Amino acid sequence: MSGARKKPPTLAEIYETLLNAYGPQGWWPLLEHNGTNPTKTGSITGYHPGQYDFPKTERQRFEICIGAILTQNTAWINVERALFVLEQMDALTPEGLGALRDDQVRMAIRPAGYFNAKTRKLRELAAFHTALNGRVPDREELLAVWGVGPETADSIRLYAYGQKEMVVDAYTRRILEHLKLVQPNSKYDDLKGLCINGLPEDLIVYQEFHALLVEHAKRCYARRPFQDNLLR
DNA sequence: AACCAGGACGTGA
DNA sequence: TCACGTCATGGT
Repeated sequence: MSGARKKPPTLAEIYETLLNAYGPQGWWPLLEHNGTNPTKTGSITGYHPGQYDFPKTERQRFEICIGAILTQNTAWINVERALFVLEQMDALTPEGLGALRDDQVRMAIRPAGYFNAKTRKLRELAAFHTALNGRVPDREELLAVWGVGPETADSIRLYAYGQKEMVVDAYTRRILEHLKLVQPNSKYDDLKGLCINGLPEDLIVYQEFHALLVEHAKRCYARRPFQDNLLR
């Protein structure tokens, strides 16, 4: 029937549908699984689908933390470029990063935009990471770091430290609003709570759910008017 | 050629 | 609390 509109799917149904459509994503993307200087948009070469034992090293853990900062309001392809340069400069560790001058960091992360602010954010993050001394940070202390907001804190917790922390981002909001599962202007914690309540409390589910929403949004929510033939 | 991209912070009501 | 301006490069 034309014009007929199904009831909005539940979060569990969204997860099932997206997983079935796109398969496991394998986040967080890592340079190790990328290899070359990234030039193409939509590159998913950094993913490691089906493998959930990442990060395998402290270096990878810190790379994820840096990526979480650099990707703030920024396309991932440009973050990859910045990460690639940092790697070439051996700056994907707190020590390596600390050995660079501000102007060197600015140049390295230039493709990721906001290079002045993000240089400071990386400094703050590196200091925090070092002070942690291997301990898993809780959410509150991450939020206390300058430059780390709710999404960045949750991303670091979920993907760098393997904690069951639900991540909400602009894509999550856009999709859930479009499906009328939340009102416009909902707060971060409201969206987060909705996702938590609608999904099994499972690390892999949390990691895949967010990654799947990003993949789906890149395909169907890139430009308005949004046309989501998969979920509605 | 606007518009958008896996936000967060500072400011003034 | 909250709306708004700011930060900046690169793709479409």
